[in-house]
Amino acid sequence: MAVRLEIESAEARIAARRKQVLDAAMACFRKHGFHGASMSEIASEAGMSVGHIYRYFTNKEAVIAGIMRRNLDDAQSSINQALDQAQAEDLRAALIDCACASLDKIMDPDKVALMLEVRAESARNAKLAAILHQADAELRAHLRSVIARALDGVGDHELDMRVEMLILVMEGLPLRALANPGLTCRDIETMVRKVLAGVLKPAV
Amino acid sequence: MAVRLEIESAEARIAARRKQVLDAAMACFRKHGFHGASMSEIASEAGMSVGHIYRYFTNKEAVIAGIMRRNLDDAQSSINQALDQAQAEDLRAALIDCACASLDKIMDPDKVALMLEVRAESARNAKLAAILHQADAELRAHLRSVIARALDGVGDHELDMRVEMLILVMEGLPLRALANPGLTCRDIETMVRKVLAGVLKPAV
Amino acid sequence: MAVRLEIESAEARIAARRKQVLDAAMACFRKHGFHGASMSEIASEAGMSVGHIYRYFTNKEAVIAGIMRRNLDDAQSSINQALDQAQAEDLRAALIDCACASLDKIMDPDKVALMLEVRAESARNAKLAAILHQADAELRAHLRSVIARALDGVGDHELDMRVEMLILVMEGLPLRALANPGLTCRDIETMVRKVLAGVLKPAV
Amino acid sequence: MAVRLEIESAEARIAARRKQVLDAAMACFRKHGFHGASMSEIASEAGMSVGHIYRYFTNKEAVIAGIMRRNLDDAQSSINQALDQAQAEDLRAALIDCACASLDKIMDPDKVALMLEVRAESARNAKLAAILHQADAELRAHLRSVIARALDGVGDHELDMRVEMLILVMEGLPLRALANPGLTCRDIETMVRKVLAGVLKPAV
DNA sequence: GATGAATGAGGGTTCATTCAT
DNA sequence: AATGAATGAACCCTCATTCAT
Repeated sequence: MAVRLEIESAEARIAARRKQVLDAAMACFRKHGFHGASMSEIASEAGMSVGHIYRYFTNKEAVIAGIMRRNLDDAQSSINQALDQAQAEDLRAALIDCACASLDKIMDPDKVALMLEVRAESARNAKLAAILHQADAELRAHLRSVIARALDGVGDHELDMRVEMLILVMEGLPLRALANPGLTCRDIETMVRKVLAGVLKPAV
Repeated sequence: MAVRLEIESAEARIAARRKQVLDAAMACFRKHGFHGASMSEIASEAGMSVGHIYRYFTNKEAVIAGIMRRNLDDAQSSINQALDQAQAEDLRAALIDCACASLDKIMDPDKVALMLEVRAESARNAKLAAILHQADAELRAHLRSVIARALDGVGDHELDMRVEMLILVMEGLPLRALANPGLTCRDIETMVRKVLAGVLKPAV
Repeated sequence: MAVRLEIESAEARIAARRKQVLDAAMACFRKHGFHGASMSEIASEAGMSVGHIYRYFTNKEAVIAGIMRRNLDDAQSSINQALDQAQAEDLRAALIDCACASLDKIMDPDKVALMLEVRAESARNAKLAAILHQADAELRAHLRSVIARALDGVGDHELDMRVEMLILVMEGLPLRALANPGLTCRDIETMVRKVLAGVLKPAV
Repeated sequence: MAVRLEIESAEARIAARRKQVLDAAMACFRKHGFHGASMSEIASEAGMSVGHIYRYFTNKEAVIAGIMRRNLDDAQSSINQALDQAQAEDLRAALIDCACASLDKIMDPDKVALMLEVRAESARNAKLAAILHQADAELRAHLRSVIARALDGVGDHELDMRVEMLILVMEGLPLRALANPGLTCRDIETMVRKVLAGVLKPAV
């Protein structure tokens, strides 16, 4: 039992250290991008020595991968959380409200920068692409299961398409906000509401 | 006249050299990103010496900016071209067809990678952001003028929103294709047709 | 106490490294000048890697500044030392003797080369000029306080002028030795003695 | 005869071109030093192409050497000119006045920078040192012949020493002005007058 | 005579990574 | 476990020099 506890605490310590590094890396990557942030910058932000990071991550690339996974997981879990709160009665309206409520989080410029970094990197790095694919698949699956309840009688493939459209809009918005600084929050919310109304429209 | 010709050919040579560099840079940036690609890599891809690039571009940043502008201009002009071909009669259907026709171009993985790079970099570099903003504004203006014909009686602001939605979808698609490799071309076209039908729906 | 010792030894190590770099830089600068000497040359002379120098100096300019300050400090302290040894009785003769005794040091071709480098660089670099100005001010102040004792009743401004004259001669000599290789040590000493006799002549 | 003229005009053209380059180089060297000024900068200042400079100077070093020689010659000739104007009656006073009159020229910061550059470079480069030595020898010879008239009955060696002292002061002054920005023009002139009075004092 | 396009070695500097402590 | 000194390859960029025109 003692051994078990030690092992557990050792694992917990490792996990804590990894989290410490990832937190610091996220902050640095947001500020300067994957390539702009240096390992020593991350180390100093994490309050540990440069060399020590290499105990927990083989590479800078591994740190990036770690960030990517966590970033995607965070997005997913925050979506999940929001979705699960949506009450059954008038599920459609609840889903739209929850999408709008999460807009602030989604459009946070820091997060957008990191999201783009992640995508750009994935377009070039197969390992990172795999992570992205998996996280995206999980997100789609969950979204699908939630939406399915609101879209009784909609076919499987059609359901997939609706999910795609929903994600497309939520992911495309930050791109638009970046390219068109004149876009106001009100405009964005209006757009979201309109599109989602279409996406969540029951089968005819 | 001889002088005139010489000047013209000199300018043409400069333009040719710049294009030579930009072509090489584009290839390198696609493969390794803005920061991953080195000037010497670009030089060797362009078939010229490192130092010589600096005759035509003050900076690596200037090369990036050049790529960005050209990339955005290309996108814009290919859109413009497609739009202008859309015939007046049943303009809506023509616009949708033309959007679908340009899907191949838009989804080209190389272009997507570069587009993401552009966006990611713009999120951190004000100079590049300015280029993006201007190109986007021009695109919106043109799109607006074309769509306006198909949407008689739609208010100004509503028109802006429709344009935004249209671009959002066309820009969001590559993101989705990157994240969800299971998405088929047919699916994508179906989605585009459905959303654009909504976006181009006449005012009630 | 252990901590204290560690800190002390850490600081000592840093100081030792800085000295190591400065020694190497001095040798290189003497041979090739501030601009002719490369960081990698300095690194290899110092027996360390290029990158490591940057742990102790932010810049090549910082290395130059370090050399400058040390060079000026050395000159000053060796002057101070000599001056302070001059006994009170017949202070004038003692001062002149001490000036002559330091001639060897002053005329060392290596030091002359470095001194000229320092001056030439200061003529164009405000930061380095500031270092030069401060070191020179300190030197003048000290010289003044010493000479004052030998020149009772000489007015303040006149005292300043005498100090200026004294330094002018001591600094001008190496220039002359450089331009006129026929100048012998004896000649130089004769000149120094004659001029200083004039400079240290009591007020009438 | 025609051939002779052509040759002469060819030589004149070459000389003119060389002067054109040297003028430009002087301006650039003053501004940025020998190493800071680039050949293309010099070329553009000279209003000719980079490659063309190499028709008249084998090297950048050759340009530097050319500048050095001309710089020294200029100094010398301006001194000579001033000296020769000094009238016979009360030659001493005339010499002192003429030294003071040339102070402005001597202390011109641009010239000082170049002079120091020349000296620093000479301390490292034997070829340049040789130029310096010869120019200095000529200067001393001329100065000697002029001063000799004012110092009847002064021994040969003593005459040399006086010349040395005179040059030392005139060359040391700019160094002092550089190191001590508080030094006023009046102070400098006072110093010059006092020292030269001593240097030109007749033999006892 | 004159140009300036072209080269490529070398400049200062940064940074991921290692390893002795 | 933890440090941070140390490395050196690679970065972006400059510039003396050459040569086809």
